[in-house]
Amino acid sequence: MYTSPVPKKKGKEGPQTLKNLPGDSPLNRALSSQDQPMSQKRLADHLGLSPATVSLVLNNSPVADAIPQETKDRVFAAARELNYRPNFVARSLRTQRSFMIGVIVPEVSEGYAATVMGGIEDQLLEEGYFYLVASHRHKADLIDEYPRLLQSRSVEGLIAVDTPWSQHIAIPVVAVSGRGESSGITNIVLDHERAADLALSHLYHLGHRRIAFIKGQEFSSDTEVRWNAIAKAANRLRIEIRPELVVQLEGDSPSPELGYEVTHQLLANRQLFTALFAFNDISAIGAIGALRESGHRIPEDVSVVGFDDIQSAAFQNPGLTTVRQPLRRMGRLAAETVLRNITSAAPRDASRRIMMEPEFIVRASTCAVASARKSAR
Amino acid sequence: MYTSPVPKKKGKEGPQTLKNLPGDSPLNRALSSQDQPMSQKRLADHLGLSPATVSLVLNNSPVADAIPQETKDRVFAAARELNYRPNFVARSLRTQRSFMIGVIVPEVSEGYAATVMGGIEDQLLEEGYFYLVASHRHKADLIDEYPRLLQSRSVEGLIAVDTPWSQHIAIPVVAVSGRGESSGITNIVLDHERAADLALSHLYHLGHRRIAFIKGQEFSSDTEVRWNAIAKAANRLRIEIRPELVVQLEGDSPSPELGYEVTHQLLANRQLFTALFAFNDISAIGAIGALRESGHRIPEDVSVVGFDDIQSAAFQNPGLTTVRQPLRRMGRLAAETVLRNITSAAPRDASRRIMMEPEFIVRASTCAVASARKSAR
DNA sequence: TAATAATACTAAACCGATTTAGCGAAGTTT
DNA sequence: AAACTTCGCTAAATCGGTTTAGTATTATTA
Repeated sequence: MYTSPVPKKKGKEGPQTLKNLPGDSPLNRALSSQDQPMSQKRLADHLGLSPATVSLVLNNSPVADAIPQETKDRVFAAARELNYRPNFVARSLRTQRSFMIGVIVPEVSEGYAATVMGGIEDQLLEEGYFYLVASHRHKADLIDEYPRLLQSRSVEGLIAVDTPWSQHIAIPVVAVSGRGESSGITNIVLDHERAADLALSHLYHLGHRRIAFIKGQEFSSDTEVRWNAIAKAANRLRIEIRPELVVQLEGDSPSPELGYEVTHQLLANRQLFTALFAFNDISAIGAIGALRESGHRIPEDVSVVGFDDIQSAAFQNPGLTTVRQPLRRMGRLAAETVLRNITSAAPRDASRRIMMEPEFIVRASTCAVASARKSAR
Repeated sequence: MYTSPVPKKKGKEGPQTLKNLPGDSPLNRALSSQDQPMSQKRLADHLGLSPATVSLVLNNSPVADAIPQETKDRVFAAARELNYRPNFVARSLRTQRSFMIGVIVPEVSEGYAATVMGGIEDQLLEEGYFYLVASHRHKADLIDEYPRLLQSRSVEGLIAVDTPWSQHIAIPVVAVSGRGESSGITNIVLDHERAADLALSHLYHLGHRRIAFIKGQEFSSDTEVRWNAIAKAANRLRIEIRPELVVQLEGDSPSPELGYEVTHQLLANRQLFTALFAFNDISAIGAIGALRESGHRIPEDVSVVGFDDIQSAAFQNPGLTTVRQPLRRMGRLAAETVLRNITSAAPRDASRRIMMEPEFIVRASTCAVASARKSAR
C-alpha cells in the first residue's frame, strides 16, 4: 500500500559530507547534467540499480525488507543529493490516486466560501492532499459542468459549498450548506433551530419582547428553514411574532442596501419594537444605517442581531452581535468526511446530514431594554 | 501541438437518436459494462479502430486530416454516447502539460488573498487551467516547502500572493505584492506614488491642510514605500507633514484595535487636524471609533481616508473613502503573465515589475472642511 | 504500365512511476 | 549431496493516453 504522498524527511536535509571532488566522478556527472530533469531511471542508473529497487526502497515497501540497510542508505543518500522528487503525475497514473480533491464554490472571493475553504485546507494539507478550486458564479451550466471537469482531472472527491446539487457522481461528494438532497451525498448544515434559540433567548433575557425580523430572500435555501426555526423558538419563549414587524429581503445584491430599504419599510409601519433580528450581517448593517438615519441609537434604542459573523461584523461601530456559523469547522469537517469516504470503501448510497452548532457572539449592538426609555416607533 | 484541455463540444449534447434496442447490440454491451470505467482503448475496441486513430481524431490532430469525415463522426458520436472523457493524468504524463498552476497565499480566508484569487481564477478558467492553493500562514518552513511541493505536483507555474520569495525555481513565478526581488520572477505591485497622490489631492481639494497620518507597522513591506510616496505627494501639494500628527501601528493583530489605540495617542497630542489618512481600512475603522468616542463626528469634524478597500469599507457607517487596490485585476494580470511565460519560451532571467494603478473610492467618510467649524483638537 | 501520390489507418515507443513474479547465488537443513 | 530457504535484486507489465514512423490499399500521373 502506498503510504504518503509527501515523503517524510529522513534526518537532516543539510549538505551531506560529500567531499567536493572536482572532476569527473559519477556523482558530479549526474549533478551537472542538468539538461534533463532528474527521474527515477536516472537515479537508478547513477546508483547502478534498477528503477524497481529504487522505487521499492523509497516507498518503504515491505517487498524491500530483503534489501540490506546499506543499499537502502545509498538510495536515500543519492535521492537527496541528486534532489530527486518523484513525478507525481506518473505515480498518480499508476496508483490511481491523485491526492487531490475538487472544491466548488459560488465565488472564491466571497467571505463565506473563503472561510469554508480555509477550514477545508487546514484538514487537507495535513493529510497530504491538495485541492482544485472552481467558482461557478451561480451559472447553471458551470454548476453542471465543473463536477465532471474536475472528475476528469482525477480528483478523488468533491466538496460543494453553498451550491445546488443534482447529479449523481461516482466519487464522494460532501455539500456544505448545500441545496437539494441528492443521492448519496453528505450534507453539512447549520442547526438553525439552535441558532434561532440562541438569538431569541439572548434578546429575551435582555428584556426584549417586541422584536422585528428581516427574513431572507425567497430564493435563498436558508430562508424557510431559518424562519421556521425562529417561529418555533419564539413560540417556546412566548414571544409574539407580529406580521407588521416582519419584512423580507428582495433582490440578489450582496450589499447592505437591501437591509436598509426594508428597514425603512419597517419604520414606516410605525410599530414599536426594541430589537431587530436580521437575516444576515449584511442586512443588519444596512438596517443599522436606516435606524440611525431615523434618529434611533444602536443599541440604546434598538438592539440589532445579525447572522453569519462575517469579518466586518466585528469591525462595525458598534460591533455587531450575531450568530456565528462555524464556517471554518464546517469546511474542516467536510474535508474530513470526504477523505473518510475516499479511503473507506463504505457504501455511500445513503444521504447523510451533519448538523453544526452555531455560536452566539455578543458584541455591542445589543443591550438590555430600558422600559422607561423611548423605543423605536 | 495540443490544442485545448477542455474539448469544445461539437454540436448538441442531448440524447442521440439511438434507437434503444434492447438486447445485445455492441453499443448496449459497451454501455452496460460499467464495471470498468470508459477508456480510450475500450472506445477504440467498440469502434473497431485503434486507440491511435481515436486519439488523433478527438484531438483534431493534423495527422487526422487524411481520415474521412464519416469515420471522424463515428468516433465523436461514440465518444459522446459512451460518455468518454480522456484521463487527464495520462495525458499530462505524456504531453508534459498539466494545465495547472499553483497559488501560494498567506491564508485563503483573508479578504486580500481571496480577492486576488478571484482574479486569478477569472483568467485561468478561461484558459482551461485549474489551480492548486496552498496557505503558508506565514510559517517560514511552509513558505520554503510549498513551491517545491507544488512543483512536484507538476504545476506549470506559480503565483505567490503577498509572500516573501527567495528561491529560484525552474517554472515561471509571478508575485503579487511580493516582498524581495528574486531572480527571474515578475512582480506585480501597486503604484504607491499614485495612490498617495490620489488620497492627498482629494483631501487637499476639500480644503484639508492639517492632515494626520497612521503609518504601517515597521515589519510591513508596504510601510516604507507608501510613506515615501506620501511624503513626496505632500511635498508636491505643499502639505506640511507634522511629526506630532504622525503615529505608527504596532503589533500583528488584524483588528481595528491597533488603529483605535494610536488614534487615542494622536488625540492626546491635542494638535488640530481636520483629516486622517490611515495605513489601511482596518486601522481607519479603529480610528473612526476612537474619534467618535472623543466626540468628533465623521466626516463633519474629521475626514478619514483608508487604504485597500476591503469589503467592509463599503459597509461602514459612514462608508469609508479609501484607496482601492485593484486586487482582482492584479490577480488576473498575474495569471495572464504566468500563462504567457509558460507558453512562450521567452527568457525569464530578468526580474520584471508591473505597476498597477490604484483607484480612489469616494464614500461618506470625507467631506469639505468647514473653516468656521470646530475641528479636532 | 510503372512510378508516384494520396488515403486510411495502425504498431509501437514513450511519458515516469509502481508492482508482481521470478531468478540466481548463498546459506541451511536433512 | 540434494533440497529448501533466504537474500538481493530485476524484468517486464501496467496505468491511459500521445505521437512518430510506417504500411497497405487505392488513385493519379508520367
